[in-house]
Amino acid sequence: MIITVDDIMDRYEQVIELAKRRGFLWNSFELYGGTAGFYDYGPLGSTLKRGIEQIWREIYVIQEGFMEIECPTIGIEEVFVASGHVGGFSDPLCECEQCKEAFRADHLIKHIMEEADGLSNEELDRIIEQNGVKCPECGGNIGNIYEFNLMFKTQIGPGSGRKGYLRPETAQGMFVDFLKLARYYRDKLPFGATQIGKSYRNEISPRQGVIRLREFTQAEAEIFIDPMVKSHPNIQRFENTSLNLYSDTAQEMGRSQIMTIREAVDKGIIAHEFLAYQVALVDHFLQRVGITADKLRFRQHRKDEMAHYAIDCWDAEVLTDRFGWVEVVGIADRTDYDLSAHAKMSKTELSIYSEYEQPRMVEKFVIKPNMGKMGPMFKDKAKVVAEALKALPQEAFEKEEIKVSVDGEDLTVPRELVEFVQETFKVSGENIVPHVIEPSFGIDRILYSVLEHAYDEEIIPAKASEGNNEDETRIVLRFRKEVSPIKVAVLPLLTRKELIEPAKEIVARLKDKGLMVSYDDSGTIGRRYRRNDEIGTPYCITVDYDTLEDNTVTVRDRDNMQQVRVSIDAIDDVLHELLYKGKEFETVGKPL
RNA sequence: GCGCCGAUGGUCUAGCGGCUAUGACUGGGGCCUUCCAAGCCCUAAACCCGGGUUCGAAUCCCGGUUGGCGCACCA
Repeated sequence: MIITVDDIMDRYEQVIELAKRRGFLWNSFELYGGTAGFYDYGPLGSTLKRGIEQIWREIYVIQEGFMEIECPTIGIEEVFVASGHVGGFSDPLCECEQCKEAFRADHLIKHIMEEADGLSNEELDRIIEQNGVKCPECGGNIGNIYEFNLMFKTQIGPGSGRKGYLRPETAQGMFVDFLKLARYYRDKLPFGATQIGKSYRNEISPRQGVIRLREFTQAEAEIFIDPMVKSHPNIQRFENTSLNLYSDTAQEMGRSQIMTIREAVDKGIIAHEFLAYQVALVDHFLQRVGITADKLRFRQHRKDEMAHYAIDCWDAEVLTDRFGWVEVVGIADRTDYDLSAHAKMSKTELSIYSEYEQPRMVEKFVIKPNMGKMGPMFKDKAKVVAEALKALPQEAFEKEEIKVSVDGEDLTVPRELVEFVQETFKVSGENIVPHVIEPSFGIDRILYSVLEHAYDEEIIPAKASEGNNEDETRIVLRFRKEVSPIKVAVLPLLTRKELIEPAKEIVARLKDKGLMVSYDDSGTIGRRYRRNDEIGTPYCITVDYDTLEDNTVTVRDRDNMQQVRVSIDAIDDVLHELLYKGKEFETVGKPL
């Protein structure tokens, strides 16, 4: 029996070990002992991350047309008061002194006070003490209340400057810039904006490596749509796409179902077509960066876990070896919650004028005081009397005499001084507050998932001819070529000047084409192939003595170790077709 | 934040109060080598931090940091 690393390490450990060793991920500040919740992306890690982000941009920014913006990572207090983060993110906690169970203080006194939200910690302490509130678990005494706030607080400017917070999500920037974005998009719904950047949450106890960080990268799109139009013009693109849906009812049954987008919309499982399109788009993105299809599902938020303002919310979840299903993307219909909240806070109308397809004719009861007669009768009061008349309800005009009260004075207006008619108006549109569809991506979690799903160990049987009977393990990161940090390695077969020189020429040529290319002449060729397998380099080019004869090189495929012979003159075209055009490996040259 | 368990070169590891700290792999330099971690020579590299106990601490004790797991938290 062969003992592989599988037997002693779980997949997470193997992946993280490789990631640290090869320069994908490093613990931050390790020189000083490290700090939980922070990771550095090493040379290969940040290249991989950029590749993933680039695909995201291609889909969301270029294809969907949601332009990218960049807002400060520090936000002022008002923004997060409006968003609910200041209130909702700062809960008063207290612990039982006996069993150490932690509770939210305001929850403990719910039965005493209905409205516990607005109370200060001192008041909460006092209420708990006066009412003799005990630990609901073990009956022990409740310790003093402390505040925990998941937002990092900072100060803007010197002294007692303005309060600021590191943003806990990138989304708010798009909401705050809503009017400017609307103008950029020339006041037409739907439109969207995106942002890729760092967000910060001061997690109480971050664990699980890169799955839960204190500083992390989000990619978010905020798509503003007409609340009355939740269809999607391009839905036919995904209609027949089958997704692994774990809906509210499916969760009750404990089993997800494979279903087409069309079916999910028709059966009302996904709230509406526009959201369904976004769910399918997330699926498209995740598979393109290399998430394994059968380790991906979309889980609907249960009614009780959904934010109160959301209509429907789906999480893309990825199956990982150690952590089980991990949420990597959330897709929510947040309705007009965010825009309305910011409108209220800023006292600015955040709406958009939406023109109807057809102008609508609206009937209205209109009061027209005859000012020519009102003037002589009411003199300087004529104007206020007229205003008062206009404010009266329709019934007031059904009587013989019309009574109005102006400045505490009751006046009687003869009927003939007022005309009232049903008039028909043309209304061509109205101000509406758009609804927001928000797909929100945790890039770090996606990157980890990509690493784990790409990780593979292959047993290479021992070669009897060489006398060793030890099987060996080949570790390969089977990245999608598009995301591989290094696209191609150029290797002289032997460390000899006459092979090194042409190899370096090839490196220079490929660099000119903008390819991320590496050069390696240390150790035997087999060792160098394995090194490149381990970091997921899709192709290796080897320069040998035949190269000097006929100007060809071998190209080796990472996944199956096969080789073809290709002319040097064609090498950049061949690589381009292999990497980006999906060309079959066997067709690009003569197999060896 | 609480509880339990761990921490030795880049990685894995030996060590059980008496070292100049073991070994392998990896890395670097060289020799050799005509395609999948071969061989030979040379070389670099570690006891998480701080206190204590002791003649003497990688080893025992305490505190911290950090990693894993469980509880809580995850808007």
